[in-house]
Formats: sequence, structure tokens, C-alpha cells
Amino acid sequence: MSSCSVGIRDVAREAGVSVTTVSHVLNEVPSARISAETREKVRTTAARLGYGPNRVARALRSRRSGVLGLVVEDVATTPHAGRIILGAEQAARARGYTLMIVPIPGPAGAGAGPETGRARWETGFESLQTGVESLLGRQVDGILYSASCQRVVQASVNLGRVPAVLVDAVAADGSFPAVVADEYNGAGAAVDALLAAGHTRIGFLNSADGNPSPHRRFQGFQEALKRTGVRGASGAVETASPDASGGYAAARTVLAARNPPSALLCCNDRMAMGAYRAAAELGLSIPGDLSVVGFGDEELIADNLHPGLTSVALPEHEMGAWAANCLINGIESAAADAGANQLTGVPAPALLACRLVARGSVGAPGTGMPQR
Amino acid sequence: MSSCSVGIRDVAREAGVSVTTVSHVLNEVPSARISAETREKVRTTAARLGYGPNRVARALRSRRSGVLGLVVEDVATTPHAGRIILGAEQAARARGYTLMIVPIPGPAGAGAGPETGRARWETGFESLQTGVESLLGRQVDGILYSASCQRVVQASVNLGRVPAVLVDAVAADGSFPAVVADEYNGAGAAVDALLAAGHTRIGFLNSADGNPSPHRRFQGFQEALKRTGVRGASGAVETASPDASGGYAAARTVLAARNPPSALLCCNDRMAMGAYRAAAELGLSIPGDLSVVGFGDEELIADNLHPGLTSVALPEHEMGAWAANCLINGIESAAADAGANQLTGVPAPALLACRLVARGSVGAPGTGMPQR
DNA sequence: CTGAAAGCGCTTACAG
DNA sequence: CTGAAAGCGCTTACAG
Repeated sequence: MSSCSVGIRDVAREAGVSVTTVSHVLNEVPSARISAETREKVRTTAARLGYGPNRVARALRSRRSGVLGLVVEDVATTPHAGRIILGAEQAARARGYTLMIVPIPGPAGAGAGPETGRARWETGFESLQTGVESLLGRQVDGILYSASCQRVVQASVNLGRVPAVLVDAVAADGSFPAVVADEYNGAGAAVDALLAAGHTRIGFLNSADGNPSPHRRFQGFQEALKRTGVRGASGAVETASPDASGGYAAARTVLAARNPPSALLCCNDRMAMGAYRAAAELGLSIPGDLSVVGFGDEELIADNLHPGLTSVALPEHEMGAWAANCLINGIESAAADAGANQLTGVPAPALLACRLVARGSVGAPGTGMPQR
Repeated sequence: MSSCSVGIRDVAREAGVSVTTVSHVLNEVPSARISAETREKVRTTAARLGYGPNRVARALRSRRSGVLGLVVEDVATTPHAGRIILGAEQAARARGYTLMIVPIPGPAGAGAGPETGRARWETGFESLQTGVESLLGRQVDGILYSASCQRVVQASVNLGRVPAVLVDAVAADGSFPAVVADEYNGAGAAVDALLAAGHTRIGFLNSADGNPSPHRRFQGFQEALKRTGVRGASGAVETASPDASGGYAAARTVLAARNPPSALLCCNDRMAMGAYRAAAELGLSIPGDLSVVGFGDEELIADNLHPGLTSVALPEHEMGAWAANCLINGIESAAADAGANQLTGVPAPALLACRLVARGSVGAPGTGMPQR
């Protein structure tokens, strides 16, 4: 297809019309009155020549690049960012846009890794601003900023004078549209599934990372229990580091109580992985003696644990797509009414539903049925 | 900084020089003879005005966009792709280039996931070609194609008339430069570490996925044993699905042998995770009774297993960076000698060293020292 | 040492 | 219904 050298003027010459006409028919300009015959001729000629528009030239002239900047944290540590990228890219492509990606370190500042021998990355804030500058210089039409755990981004970040949308993050001052997962109800759904399986004593392994997400999850957990009038949350909550060792320690503590829970909701799948180990050490089979539900649906963990870990999936794909569509709407409406070039009337962050992915770690309580 | 509206002509007017001069000093054009005084004036004026070049205009005129297309498989399943993106992006940025990313489904064709309600993705081949077309229309200067497991890409793929480089993949006919991990020696290093710890009977859990990578790893394993004159590979090799259940089954088989190995090298970390479970069921502590080494250094698994899994890390970051640099070299040399616009003299795929990441799963054999 | 002018490939008023 | 012309913001021969 698109042989480098064939341009709009080649099509025009070949079809015996002006470049204006070619541009009009290929872009389906509404105001252009062109005979069906001419349209057809132009189209077939363009196809025959393998014409593809030069988006760079178009961008320069129309002042619209059709490129969305995506500043994304932690692209190399978990699949979280990758899923968001995928959702955003598909939505953008469906509307004729392309993504330009700038990975930056997350707040932990993990960065390039010691093996590279390179200097440490700049801090997150610096590289965010650097990334935005570079994106703006490339004339992106808008910017997506993807973080995690619903992190609060400071009002001081400058995402430029183009429209911008936050993914899995919220603006401290609400100055940007944002989309996050409805983790509150996600946790509620997990509790409901556990209640439906017959559990009445349900423990919660909370994360100590201080992010908004674990807090939402814990609230959802508490409210779901309260709603159904089941007592059991009391005393069965432990907070620990958000990894397997934290989950292990928390689970050991919770399960050592006088009247231990028969099910555990964990703040993430790594903690759940620790809970599995605690259960194994205590001779508790899953789900025979203990049901476990994780959060995040990290397939690498959830699919490879035995039994598979039932987990609350974050709608990362949908969040990416929602954000891209929201951004494009902002871009195109700003183009329509030449007045505001910012998204206006920013509402509260959009909440997208979580989904409970059932694997094998939830069962009826107290059957004591030994595994395998 | 870069206020949208300030252009080269604003700088020129303000500094009292021509746009030609501004362009020359800001781009440090070698052939331009300009007084130090004028240079200084232009630079300060540009800085004062917050001038930033419009890369789109520059791209149109100079026929060089400064954008690298990155077609990347499986961005949402494991961190493999993310690490490659990170390496490529840093190397590209260091040389003034930006990445334009097109995620495509891997050969497994996992795709968008059922939760989206969208149509299934096209097959990998279609979306590869679609992605390349779109990148070419955006005037990228070159294309990076990132796969995994050293997959062989068919000669029929059309990466356009721009330079292209393969990452963790090789061209069937050697028509593209490529970079892969030296997994042969990576496996060798793992065996060496095990031998150094005193093991003489080492099992290998092979992956049944048929990709080149597991094959290289197995060869490296065999040769390393042969090299040291230690027998033990024989009979202690099992092939299974490349996940935890495969690893579990293979480990059970291998460990049930008459003279079971005291150490296991696993084709990936998921299989190693299965081996942990097998060991636990058999009452074998790690590393007291059994040492385990994984492959891939998936931190989500390796860091959260107990004890931490020693694993052979793939140099993904370096592969991404190597590929980006190789591509940019090709682009810039093609620009220099206006003759060839393809990378010429394509050598064998570059091999980048793996690194053994020691955690806690390797110890001296037969100590039988109980865990914790 | 410096600048006037052409032109990259398109889109967009505007004129007929 | 169709086309001639200007111009997006730069870079690049080329002339002085």
C-alpha cells in the first residue's frame, strides 16, 4: 500500500481534477458539493495509486495532529499500565487517533533498574513535566495521564493548554476529568459472593500503602457487611505491607484469633498469595477450610495459584477506553466551538464497575473438605 | 514553557534577525557561519519567549519526523513488553526521538478480553499490517517490532520501506536486524550457580510451547552440565505446559524418580511456582531440600514466593535500548548516504547477556535444614 | 556572516 | 459543482 511518494496531487493529476476536489472527497467534507461521478473517480484513482494521506502535512495545516499523548506510570512492573494502554489505544484507533507514549516512573520511583548502569531516572514530577513538554512540542491534541490506585495528583502539575484526562487518578482540585474503578462496590461484590457462599465471618487484609484504593476497598468491605447485618468485620482486619509477606503476616494474625474468619478478602493478589501460604502452614485447605478473594486480578498470580484465586478485576481496559473517548470528545468539542480549549464542566471522577473473576478459591465454609 | 503561539518568526522579529538565522543557530547547523554575538542574541531571545520548535512543521519540511514506531505484542499480560518499551523509550529520548506505540495481540491472540463486549481483535498478522500502515502514514522514521520468546517472524511481514529492528524475535530470512537475550548462556549461568552451591543432580522443567526460547534454555542447561562433566540431566527432564500447573506436574514426576535431583531449573517463573507447590506437598523445604531457579524474573511471582525465587532475568530493558539505538543508527546513516534507505549488512541477531537474580531459593543440597 | 525565497503535502476560505 | 491560491511553521539550497 502507501508508497511513500504518492500524494494528493498525484491523485488529482491522474483523476483529472484539482487537489481541492481530491481533498474534499477523501475527507468527505460536508460542505463540498461534488458529483457522485467525480467522487467515484477520485476514490478509485486514490485506491489504485495506493494513496495514503500524509498525516504530518495534514496536522500542520489543520492544527490537529490526531495524536493523543499518554503519560504512563509503572509500565514495566505490573500489567496494570499495559491494560490501560490497550484500552486507550483501541478506543483512540476506532476514532482515528494514535497514541504517543511517555513512560515515567511511578511515585515509588523504581525507575530504570540498577542493571542498566544508567543514571537514576529523574523524580516522577520532573519526568512528568519533561514528558508533557515533549508531547506538547509534538503537537498532541490532548493528554492522558495514567497512574494507579486512584492517586491524588497535585494541582501544580501542568498538563499544558490541551485537554487532559486522568486514569486511575484524581486531581486534587478536580481540575481534570478523571476515571477510576468503583472499588467500593467491587469490594462489596466480593463480600456478597462470600456471604452467598455461606460465610459469616470474613476477614480483611488491608494494605498499608496509604493510597486511596485500599481505603475504598476497605470501606466497601465494611459497608457490605453492615448492610447485610452480619457482624464479623470487627477484629478481623489486619493492615500490612501490600505484598505476599505482608499478606502472610496479616493472615497469620487474623487466623490466630479466637474465632477466626472462614473467608479472607485481600487488598491485592500479592497479599492473597501470602494468605495462601499462611493457610498451608496452618493446615487449612482452600477453599475447603478457608475461602480467599483477591483484588486486582493479576493473572500471573491468580491463574497460577492453586486453586486459582478468585479476584476482583479492575476495569483497566474500560478505563483506558473511557478516558480516550472523553479526551477525544473534549478535543473535538473544543475544535467545534473555538472558544474554550479546555474541557469544561468537569464532573466528579467517573466510576467504572469492577468485575469479580471467579476461579477456585471460594467455597462453602467449614466443609473441611481436604484439598486433592 | 512552550506557549503554543510563539514560533520561529516571533523569535526572529524580536531578535532582529531573519528566520533563517534563527533556524541555523537553534539547530546548530554546521555549515552556518554566524557570529557569537548573534548566536547569543538568538538563544536568549528564544529562551525569553519560551520558544519550542513545532516538530510537526519540522517533520514536514525535513522529511524526518523524529518518531519511532513501536509495534508491541502482549502489552497487557506480562511486564515483558513494558520493560522493552521502557528501554526503547529512554534510548530514543536520549537521542531526541519519541515513540509511537501500536499494541497488537500476541500469537496466542488473547486480545481485548471478554469483559469489553467488543469484537475480538483481528488476528496478529492483520493487526500487525494495520499497525504498520498507520505508523507509516504518521511518517515514522523507523519501526521497532517487539515480540517475545525469540519468535521467528515470517519473511512475508511488511514493515514498510523504513528501517526496522526486531526485539526478542528473529526474521526467518534474516532480513531485519534483531536483538534477543542470550538465553543459552543464561541457563548456563543458572546451572553454574547450582553446581557452585554443590548440586550434582539438576532437573530441568521444560516448556511445551514450542518457542525458540525454551529450546535455547534447555540447550544451555544440557551443555553446561556436559561441560563440567557432571551427569544428571538424563532422566531429570520433563516437558509440560508453561504455567504453574505444568510446573507442578513436571516437578512431581521428576521428584518421584529413583534418584531425584536436588535442584530444579525451570523454564519460567510460573513453572517454578508450580514446583514450589510440588515441593511443599512432598515435604521438601526450599532451599534446604530442594533448590529452584526460574527464568524470566517476573517480579510479581519471584518476589512474592517464599522464599524469593532466584531467577534468570532477561535483559528486556537493554534489548529495547539496543534496538532503538540500532534503528536510529540505521535511520541516520540512511539519511547521510541518500542511497540505501534500508539497514544494510544485517548481521546475526545481537545477543544480550541475561543476569541471574539471586533471591532465596538456592542453597547447598541435602542439608535438609527446615525452613523458618 | 546573513537573509529572501521556495517548498514539504496537505486543508481551507473564497471565487466562480 | 469545481478549482486557484494562500498558508500551516519550519528547513534548505542559494545568493549576496
